[in-house]
Amino acid sequence: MARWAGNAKGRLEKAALDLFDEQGYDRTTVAQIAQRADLTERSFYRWFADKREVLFGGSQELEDRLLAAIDEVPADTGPLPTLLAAWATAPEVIRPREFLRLRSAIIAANPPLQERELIKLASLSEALTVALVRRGHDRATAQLATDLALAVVRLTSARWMADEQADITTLVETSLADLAAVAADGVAHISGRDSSAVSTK
Amino acid sequence: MARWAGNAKGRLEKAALDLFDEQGYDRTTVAQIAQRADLTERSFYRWFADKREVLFGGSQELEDRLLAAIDEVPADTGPLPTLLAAWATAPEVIRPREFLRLRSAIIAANPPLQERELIKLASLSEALTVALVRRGHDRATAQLATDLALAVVRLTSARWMADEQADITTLVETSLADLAAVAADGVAHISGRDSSAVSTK
DNA sequence: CAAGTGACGACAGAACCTGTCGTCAACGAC
DNA sequence: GTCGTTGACGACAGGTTCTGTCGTCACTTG
Repeated sequence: MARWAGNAKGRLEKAALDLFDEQGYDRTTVAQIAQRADLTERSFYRWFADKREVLFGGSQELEDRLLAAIDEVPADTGPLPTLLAAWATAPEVIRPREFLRLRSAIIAANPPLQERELIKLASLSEALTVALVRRGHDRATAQLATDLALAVVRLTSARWMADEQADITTLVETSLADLAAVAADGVAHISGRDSSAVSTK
Repeated sequence: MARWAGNAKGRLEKAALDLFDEQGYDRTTVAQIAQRADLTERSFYRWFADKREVLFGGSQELEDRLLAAIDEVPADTGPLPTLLAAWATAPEVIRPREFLRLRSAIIAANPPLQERELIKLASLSEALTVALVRRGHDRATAQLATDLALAVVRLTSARWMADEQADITTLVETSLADLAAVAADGVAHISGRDSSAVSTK
């Protein structure tokens, strides 16, 4: 075995990604990953909590990056613009594009991996909300701003995938305007409908 | 064994919930659940895809309920009001309150269960979006409306937990107004900031 | 009453994950 | 330089989850 060869975690990550690409996630065993990295199965679990986690090492870095970016936004900025500005500074968190594409394809093909991705996103969402609260916003506003920012990011990403030539800034503005329109429509409907119900209170 | 005793799935659900309550989710094995239900471990997997799924049987019913409720909303209603109106008709999908509280506590204490809950929510979100598209809205608007509706539901639920006396309708209106304010602030910031940037295009 | 169907038990086995312990290299203190 | 400490690793055992397969038994249908 390549004991003491150094960078065990990196070797495991590379071996895992290669094997997932070659034969699929569920057809590769942890034992195979460890073998290709010249380690034992037991050592895999010393570096990763479980088999899925080998694909989600970067999520902590992304969170750190976003939180740092939030700190550099001017203090008088509103919660939603703060989050969107922070997001604009974190384009993919280093990592080669090809790596991200491959990783994304693997995750899309496996429900268990999607589950892990969703909980990572929820964790990130909570961290962003807490960061906004620390900037003086109340909890409800912070959570709403986070939810809206993620909705904008999701829609913008989808539109960018469909048209890679488009200007990101313009796409964000368009998505944001669409979101505001839907929200305004919701409020208009409510305030118009039950002004009587409110008055009975 | 209680072979042919009937309602095997219900017996397994009850046995599982009781055991999770008594000794925690991860300290109860599928073999124990099956034994208490007078069945074998193999039969458990005939009724549930995996150990977690025994806690998420009702999610399909909730989805069906919401989709049916959407169909009964007047056709000229906007996307966000449609979803909120549908949600108002699905108060907990039958099930005794105590059952839901216990289930919720079990899930909150176990990350793997939270993962499953999140993917169920994502699946529900997708179904709602598709339903809106079928009503004539475009995909982007439908997805935004779904995201906003879920944000409103989440915030409203939190506020209702904190004050069970409050009127639900009023809480929804308040949350919706807050959301609109955050969204409007985001748009104002953008349109005010880069009117120059837009003009350069 | 014969054939089909579905729920179930029994058994085997792969893969995931954990606990435990001994070994070996690196590093600092003396 | 030796010695104790620390951390990465191998080796081994074992529990749990989940799947494949097959035979059995009750119910249903013609």
